[in-house]
Amino acid sequence: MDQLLALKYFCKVAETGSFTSAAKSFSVPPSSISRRVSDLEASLGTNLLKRSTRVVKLSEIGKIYFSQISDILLQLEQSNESVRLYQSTPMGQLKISSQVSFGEQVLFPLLEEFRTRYPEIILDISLSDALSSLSHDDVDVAIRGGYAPDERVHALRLMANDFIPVAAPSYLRASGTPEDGFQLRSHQGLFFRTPRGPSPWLYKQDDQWHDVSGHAAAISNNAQWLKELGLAGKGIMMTPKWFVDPLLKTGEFVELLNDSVMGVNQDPDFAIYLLYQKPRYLVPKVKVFGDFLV
Amino acid sequence: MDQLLALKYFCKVAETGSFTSAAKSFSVPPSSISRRVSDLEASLGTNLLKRSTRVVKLSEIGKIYFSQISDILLQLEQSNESVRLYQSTPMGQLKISSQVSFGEQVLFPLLEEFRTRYPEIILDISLSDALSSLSHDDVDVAIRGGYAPDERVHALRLMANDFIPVAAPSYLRASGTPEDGFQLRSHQGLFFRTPRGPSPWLYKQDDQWHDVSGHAAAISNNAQWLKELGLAGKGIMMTPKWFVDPLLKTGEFVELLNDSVMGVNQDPDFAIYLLYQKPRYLVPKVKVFGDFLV
DNA sequence: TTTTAATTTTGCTTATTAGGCAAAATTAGC
DNA sequence: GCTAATTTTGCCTAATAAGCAAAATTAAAA
Repeated sequence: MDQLLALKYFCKVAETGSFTSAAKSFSVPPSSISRRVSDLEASLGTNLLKRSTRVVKLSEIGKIYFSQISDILLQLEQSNESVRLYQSTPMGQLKISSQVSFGEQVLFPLLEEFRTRYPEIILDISLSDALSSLSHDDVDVAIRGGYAPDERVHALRLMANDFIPVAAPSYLRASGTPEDGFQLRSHQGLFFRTPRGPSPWLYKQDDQWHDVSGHAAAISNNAQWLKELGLAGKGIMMTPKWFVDPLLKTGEFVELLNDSVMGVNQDPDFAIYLLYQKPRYLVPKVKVFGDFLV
Repeated sequence: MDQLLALKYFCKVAETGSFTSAAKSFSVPPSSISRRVSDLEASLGTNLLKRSTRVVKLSEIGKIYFSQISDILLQLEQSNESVRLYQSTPMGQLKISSQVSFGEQVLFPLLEEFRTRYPEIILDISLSDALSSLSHDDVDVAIRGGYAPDERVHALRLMANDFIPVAAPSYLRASGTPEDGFQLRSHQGLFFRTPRGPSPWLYKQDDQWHDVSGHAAAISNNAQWLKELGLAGKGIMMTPKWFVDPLLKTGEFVELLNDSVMGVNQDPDFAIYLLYQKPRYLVPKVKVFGDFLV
C-alpha cells in the first residue's frame, strides 16, 4: 500500500469532512479515496473515521492521529521544499581544488568578488598540483590545465593556457636574445616537471612541431622556484602567460619570440579547464561558479 | 511513486552506506532500492547520493535531507505505534448514555470502582431517557431497556429488566392486597409513559398474556415522581426490580404476586442492554466497560 | 412517515508501478 | 591491468491504484 498517499487522502478527508470533496481536490474518483483510507484503517487496525453517508467525522483516535499526521506531512513538504530551494539557489559549501600557481595568481584575486556576490556559498579551497579525482575526493570542482580526463567529467574551458618563453633581461644580456625557435636549443632552460616528465619546448614551423628544448639548468615541479631562478637570470622558462603577466608588465621578464607559435603540447585544446562531475542534476552553486569564472 | 517507500529505502541506504545491505534488510533485490532512490532523486531534482560502485556517500543536500527525513519517519512510526497502543490499552474518553433511573440507581454506584480500575479512561456520562442514536451522537455506549434497535448496533445483555408490581404498605392496608393477577384491574395504577405510550400491566397465565392494567391514578415519564406517589400509597406501580430494590429491603415497598409472571412486555428478551456500534467493540475502553458491567 | 438526493461503498476492468532476475557496467583494491 | 564487489539497466511478472458504473446508505425535505 502507498501509505503516504493514504495519509494524504485521510488528511484531506479529515479537513473537508467529505470523501467526495477530497476526491475532487486530488482529481481521483471518490472510490479511490474510500479504498485508500480503508486500507489505512485496516493497516492500523483502527477506525479513524466515523462514517455516515452524509457526514464524515473523526473518531477519538482519528483526531489524535490526524493532528500528528498533518504535522508530519507538513514537515515532509518543507523538507522537499528545502531541497528544491537548494536546487534553485546558490548556497552551501563549494569545495574547489586548483593547481597551486593558478590558484595563487588568478583564482584568489577573483574570489573576493565571488564571495560578496554569493554570500551564502562557503568556499573551501585546496591548492594542489596532484590531480585529485573528482569522484572520490570531496571536491565539487577542480581547476586543471589539460583536458577532460573522463567522459563523466564535464570540462568548462576557462582560459587559454598558452605557454610562452620568457627570460630575465639580465639573462638576455649575458646569453643573447634568441631570434628564432631553433636557437632556443642552445640556451639554458628552466623546466617544469609534470607527472608525465619535464615539459619540452615545442616550436611550430610550417605546420610542423619541433622539440627545441634547451639545456636543462633546473627542473622542478615547483613553479615558484623556477620563476625565481628565471628572475635571477638562470635561464629561459616556458610558462603560461598568466603566471608571469605582472612581471612582464614591470619588465622583470621579457617575452621571447612573440611572433612564433610555441608551446609545451601539440594539442590545440590544451587550456585551463574547470572540471566537475556530470551528475543528473547540476547544483546551482557549481553552475554560478562556472559562470562567474567564464 | 510510493514516496514513503522510497524514503525508507533512501534512509536505509544512507545508514548502511550500501544499496546491497539496504536491499537485504528489506528483502528486496538491490535493483529495487536503486530504482526507488533514483525515482526519489528525480522527483526532487537532486542527487542525494554520491555513488560509486563501491561506496555510497551522501551529498551535501543529501545529508540535510536524510537528517530531516529520518526524523520524520521516526515520528510517523511513533504515531502509528500510538494508534496501536490505543487499540491495545483501555484509554481515552468513554462517553456513556444511560436511562436516567438506571444511571442513578445502578450505574453511578459501580462507576467509582471502574474509575479506580481504569484511571486512563475519562468517563463522560449523560443521562437521558430519550433514545440517542449511537451513530450521530458522540456516544460510545448507550444503556437502554429493550432490545437492539439496529443490526449494526451490538447489544450486550447486562441484566434482566423484569417488572414487578409493588405498592406501599399504606396502600395495601387501604385497598387490600391483590391475590391474583386479574384482581389488579380493580386497583389504582401508577403508569410509566414510554415513547410508545403508557406501559400496560401484563399477566401471564397458562401461556396466555392478559392485560390487567388498573385504573390510572397517575401517568408520567418521570419514574422518580411515580415512585414518590407509590411510597405515599397512591397506587400500585409496575417497576423494574432494580429500581426499588433498596425500598423493598426496608419494607417501604412490598412486592405483590411473587409467584406470578408479570411484565410490561411480552418479549422474553426484554432486558437492560449495553448498546454500541459494532466496530467500537474493537476499542479496548469499550470492551473493558462491557466486561466490567457484565 | 415516505421520498429524495447526496454521498459512500462495492464489484468489476484497466493502467500503473514495484518486484524479480539476469546481464552489463563500474570501480576499489590487489 | 586484473579481480571481485557493487550498482545499474533491460525485460518480464505480479501487485496495486485508478476508473467507472451500480448498489447501498442515510440526512434532509416533502
